[in-house]
Amino acid sequence: MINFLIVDDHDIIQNGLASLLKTRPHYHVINTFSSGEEAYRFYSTKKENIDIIFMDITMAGFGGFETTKRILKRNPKQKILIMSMHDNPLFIERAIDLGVSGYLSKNDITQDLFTAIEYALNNKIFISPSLKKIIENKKLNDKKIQSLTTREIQILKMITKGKKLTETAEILNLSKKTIANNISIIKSKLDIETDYELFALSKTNEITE
Amino acid sequence: MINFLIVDDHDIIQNGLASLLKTRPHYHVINTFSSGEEAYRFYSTKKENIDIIFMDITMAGFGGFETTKRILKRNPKQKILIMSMHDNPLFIERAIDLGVSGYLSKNDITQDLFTAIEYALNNKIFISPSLKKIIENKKLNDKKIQSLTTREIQILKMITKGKKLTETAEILNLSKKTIANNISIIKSKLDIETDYELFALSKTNEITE
DNA sequence: AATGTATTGGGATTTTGTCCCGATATATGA
DNA sequence: TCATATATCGGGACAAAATCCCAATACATT
Repeated sequence: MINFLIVDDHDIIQNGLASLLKTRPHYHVINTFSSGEEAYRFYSTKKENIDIIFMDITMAGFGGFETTKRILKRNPKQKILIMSMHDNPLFIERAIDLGVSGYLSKNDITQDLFTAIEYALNNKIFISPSLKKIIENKKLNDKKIQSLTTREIQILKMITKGKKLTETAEILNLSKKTIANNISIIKSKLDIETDYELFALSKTNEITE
Repeated sequence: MINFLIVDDHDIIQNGLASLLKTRPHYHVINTFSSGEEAYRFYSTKKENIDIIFMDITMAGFGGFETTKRILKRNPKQKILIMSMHDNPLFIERAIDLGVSGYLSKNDITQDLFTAIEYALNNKIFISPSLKKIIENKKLNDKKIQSLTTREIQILKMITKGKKLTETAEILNLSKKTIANNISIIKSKLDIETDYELFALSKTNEITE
């Protein structure tokens, strides 16, 4: 018998996931919650063994990350599978860092669900294949971004926020020349030619703050 | 008694939506399908009255648009509610053009579901509030874009695809000067100052082709 | 024939971008 | 402590791109 909790504030996902799981006779959904608070409260006083927790990220109150963090602090071996609408690499990486057992895109949860559960039960981490590509690409860019100095990153942020070169120079109290030179270097470090590529990269890697 | 069909290739959504609907006693889910083909085949030979069809957009085979088109061709009065992960204004507008009764973002389907059904039954069109804003903004930009001449649009497309000014001039066999002047005019027509804004606008309005 | 709009670019000037180089400052390791 | 590495800041010299104003041509509409 494998026991599940579901934490997701979308009824549709709650119900849908529950009925998917119920198709397997030895799977048992102990409880469903639509907020992290409820889920954590239940978890803290639970009597039963819980094998896997399905967790959404974007919920009101303390969201999926905070809830995950608290649960894992209490029990580092707890298997938690993240489900998210947002195929945002930052979310995925953060979740992995926290120590979750998998990250499922809601887009293809159906295909991945049972595999992810198997992985989790065997102490492996499962990530939806579609998300893996996204992460790989982001990692490549991250490496490039890491070769930027702090000044360069600061300038990159201003530019990709929409600030003009001259404006940026004024704000940072630097010469236009310096800004121009920096931008050139940034582009070459990022293997980028045009402004549009720069904007695109800043989107996916969220250079904004 | 209100009768529903569900067409969505995600089991989770299928199951979840079905159980949400079942919370209302006079609602009845006649059938669920995971492809447009199946759904259309069933619809063509149906005996019962079907009040509302829930339709996903991105499905293998002929997707939600094609299926919707065929069903509405057969019965223009059929109420169809689109559910989509993609809050893409183009999708929404296309769906409305086809004559659907509503467009629900899967993100907030729970809050909107029953309202949307009421609207549909009263021959009104419901669109998730979060999506409405997106559409409004896009319409504004569309108006501005419509003020561009064919040449201007052509140049805009090249630039937002990442082409450099000089490159564009060569491809179109025009002087750099002409391209530069055109870009300036494009920006002023679009009320845009920076490249960054131009980039952002071209994303949301999908100036690419 | 006249008016409107689209298209194309020159002139003049300003802003950005590129590449190379030199001056400081601040580590960091030998 | 001295040497070397890296970061930061900008000038020089051009090249590319953008801005604003204006003029010639073409074509369609009234």
